[in-house]
Amino acid sequence: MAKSRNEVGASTYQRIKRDIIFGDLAPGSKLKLDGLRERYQASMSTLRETLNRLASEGFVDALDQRGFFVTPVSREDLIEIANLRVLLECHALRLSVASGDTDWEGNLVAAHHKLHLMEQKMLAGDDSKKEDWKRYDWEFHLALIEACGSKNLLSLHSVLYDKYLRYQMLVLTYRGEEAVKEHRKVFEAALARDIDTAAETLKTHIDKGLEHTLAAF
Amino acid sequence: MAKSRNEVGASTYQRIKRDIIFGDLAPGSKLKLDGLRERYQASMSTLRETLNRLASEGFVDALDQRGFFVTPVSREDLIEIANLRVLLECHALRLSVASGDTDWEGNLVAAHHKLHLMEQKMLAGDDSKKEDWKRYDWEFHLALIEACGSKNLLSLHSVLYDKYLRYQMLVLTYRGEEAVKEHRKVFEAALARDIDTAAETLKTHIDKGLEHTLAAF
DNA sequence: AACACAATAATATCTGATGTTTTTGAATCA
DNA sequence: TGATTCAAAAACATCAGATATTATTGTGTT
Repeated sequence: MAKSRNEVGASTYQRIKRDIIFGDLAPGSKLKLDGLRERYQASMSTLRETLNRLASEGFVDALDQRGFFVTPVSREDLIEIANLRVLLECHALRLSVASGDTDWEGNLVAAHHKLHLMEQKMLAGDDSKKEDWKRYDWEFHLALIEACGSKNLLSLHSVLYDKYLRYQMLVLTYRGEEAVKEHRKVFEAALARDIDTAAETLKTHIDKGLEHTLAAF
Repeated sequence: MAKSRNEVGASTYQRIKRDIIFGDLAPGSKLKLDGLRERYQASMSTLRETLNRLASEGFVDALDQRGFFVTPVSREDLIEIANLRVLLECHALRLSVASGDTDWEGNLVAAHHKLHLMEQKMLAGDDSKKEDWKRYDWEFHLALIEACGSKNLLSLHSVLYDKYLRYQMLVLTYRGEEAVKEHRKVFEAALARDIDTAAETLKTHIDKGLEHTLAAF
């Protein structure tokens, strides 16, 4: 009766995390263990392991003897997250552009191309594929910094990206044309190995995103 | 029979983390659940929750269907950790020095004083209180950046500090006189609100520590 | 409206059971 | 000897259920 192969644990983790990021589990809401048991078809043990992991990443708050809550959102937190993303992602981008090889370039071209296609659809009004867009945006930003040479840095960045993404998903509005241009500019500067322009444009990209998200918050 | 109040969970977490940082649980070693059950007097449920948390922080590796291992150490990882610490801690220091108030100053003076006393003992040959020294060093570095205004930044830094500390504990040797001087220089620059000097000295402090640790690795 | 207090619900922990996967160790074969 | 195979043993991931403790809720009283 007991499924193994870490199926339950891994999938529960991913689904809960996804539901938090996409707002299906509202910020601040209580995560009752019995409720989660039904919703995710997992046992209490597995759920508590998952929630502990998410708590340590900062997506869930664990209050002593009062259980688990989806981490609340706030303007200050959003600002902190965006600033940290600028700090880490720009730093990683500089390292990556400085030492990326041919494979890195190829992967980056592919990622930007796919993102660009998706952005055209979004601009044309197809708002249905938020989840796909998220994936392409993520893959592009990852491709930019992937050659930074620091697994630890990539891992920290990944968590920050997801936290930032939750705020973007909360406000629901797409920034559009402007963001597309910024993506292209970072992309071209990175390919041209123009480190300063790439890093500055990336900073602008994140800062503008922050403004946009803050305005709608 | 079942203790509650989150006593078991919290204490188990702290003890295992401490044992990893201080090398009582060797890098790469297997964390057998039955063994841990005896050693830490906790049930499998609690242990798995704890290990998941530590895995997500990077102190433990969770291998699918093969259990938990103390995260291995490597030169590359040490270098990455040190570089990230420089990036985050110097950034935080700049923010903190720029906006620290009187309480911040007072706390910093106290932290440096206590650290200095402990350093004198260490220099005099009393090598027995590594754990105390660790606490005072931590409190000093925390006091420096505590006014940075970003909880997220402080939280990321705390994990990095502990990871870096494990490497320091592994090589067992104290850098001595030189580190004491660097501490004092950062301290004085911070109090004088000389942001650039403070940040540069802190960078030197961490870089020198890295060299020292790498040499003995 | 504020308070006390019992009833209810939820949590943290532990034990023990089950099916799977990994590891071990011995026997076999090249 | 060294490599291979395969069954036994060990360890893991998951689940269900029990207990003690703590939080929440609702009701009645002042």
